[in-house]
Amino acid sequence: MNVMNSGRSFSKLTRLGDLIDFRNDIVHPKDNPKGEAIFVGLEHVERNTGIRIGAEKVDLTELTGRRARFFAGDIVYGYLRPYLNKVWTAEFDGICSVDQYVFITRENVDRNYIAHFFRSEQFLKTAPVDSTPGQLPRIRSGEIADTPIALPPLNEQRRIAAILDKADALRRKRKHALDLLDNLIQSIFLEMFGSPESNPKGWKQGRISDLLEDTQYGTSEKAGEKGDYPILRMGNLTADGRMNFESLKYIDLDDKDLEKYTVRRGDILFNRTNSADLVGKTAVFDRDERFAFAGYLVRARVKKGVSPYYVASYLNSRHGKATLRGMAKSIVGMANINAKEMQSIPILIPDAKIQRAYSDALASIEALRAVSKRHMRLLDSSFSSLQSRAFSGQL
DNA sequence: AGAACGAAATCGTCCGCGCC
DNA sequence: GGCGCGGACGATTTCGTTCT
Repeated sequence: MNVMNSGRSFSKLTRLGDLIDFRNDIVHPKDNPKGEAIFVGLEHVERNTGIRIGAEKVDLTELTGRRARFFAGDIVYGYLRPYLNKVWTAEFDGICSVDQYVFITRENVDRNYIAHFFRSEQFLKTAPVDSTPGQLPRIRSGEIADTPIALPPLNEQRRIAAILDKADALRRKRKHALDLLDNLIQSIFLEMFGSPESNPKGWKQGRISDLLEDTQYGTSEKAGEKGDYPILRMGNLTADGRMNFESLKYIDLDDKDLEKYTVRRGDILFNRTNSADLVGKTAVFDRDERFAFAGYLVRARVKKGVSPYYVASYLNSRHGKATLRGMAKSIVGMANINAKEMQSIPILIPDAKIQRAYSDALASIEALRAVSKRHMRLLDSSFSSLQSRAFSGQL
């Protein structure tokens, strides 16, 4: 049977269950396991990329619940909420949650090929997800085993997996480059202004209020899917001090409220209510379109000659974050910093000239970053097109 | 209008129960 | 009696409403 009618086609479709085995090696607390193990749970695997973002050393004698054992080279697949796409190839031996299946590939089956298949849209589309009440969708082992998969000869599998690996590696490299640019920005800040604690350059000391002309809370109107203006909410401020414009909602505004509840280029946005870690996220709005902003954000406009980027970078710096954390008032699991408190934060006031130089430096790095970002998006889209061709015999 | 607070949504761990 | 299934529960994050 041919899978595709164009390009190279595979000779047959197989059951996924014929290519892999479930390891099913459970650690039971009641068996009194001894020693230590590395735990890699769902929380330690990044969604979509499958990159391991952590691990935990655990004492097996203190284990209270069941765990699954995995060994280096196994495919560890999070079958709870499969749309999160958490597929990790183990780099070492350890244990994971029982909401992860551990797979071993059989003879003549390339494990990278299988791992890529688990990650592919084809798999997510074909494997039926059971809808247990309570928002806990899972793909069951039987469904996984019955999923059809095209299986070319081993060398073909390797070739396809290698192409996908290469494309994936490019994405990671690009991501790394982006991280380096972020570090660069922080170094430039320190280089130009010196550490805020020791003030080696002897700048004038002041408070944030000295630099601001005006602060304003956003609208508390409820936002919806439709409306005249897109509205910026907490999620549109990233933890590293940027804006993103994803998952926007919309709102209608009276003309008289336009000035009050919308931002313009160069405004600072400050997140006054969030969890203790995220409260105080700050970013500069740098577009020309009109956006409204929500009530848990504070809009701050700087005085003439002040760089909003300097202020935002200061609040986002390690020192700034520590200050914010110290002053946040925590209630019911969330922290607050109101506009007055934010303005009372001490800050150094460097010359306008050097603030401008900082803005300029930042702008040129951001330009580089934008190029990198665009490149990243291209890589992403070519990766997913490669992926879909890979499993339909077109690679 | 601004601040406080409650609720909802999301994610993931852990555990008990009943079935094969 | 082990394991799959289903869900209780806690932590985190976001959003909406109520109070002052």
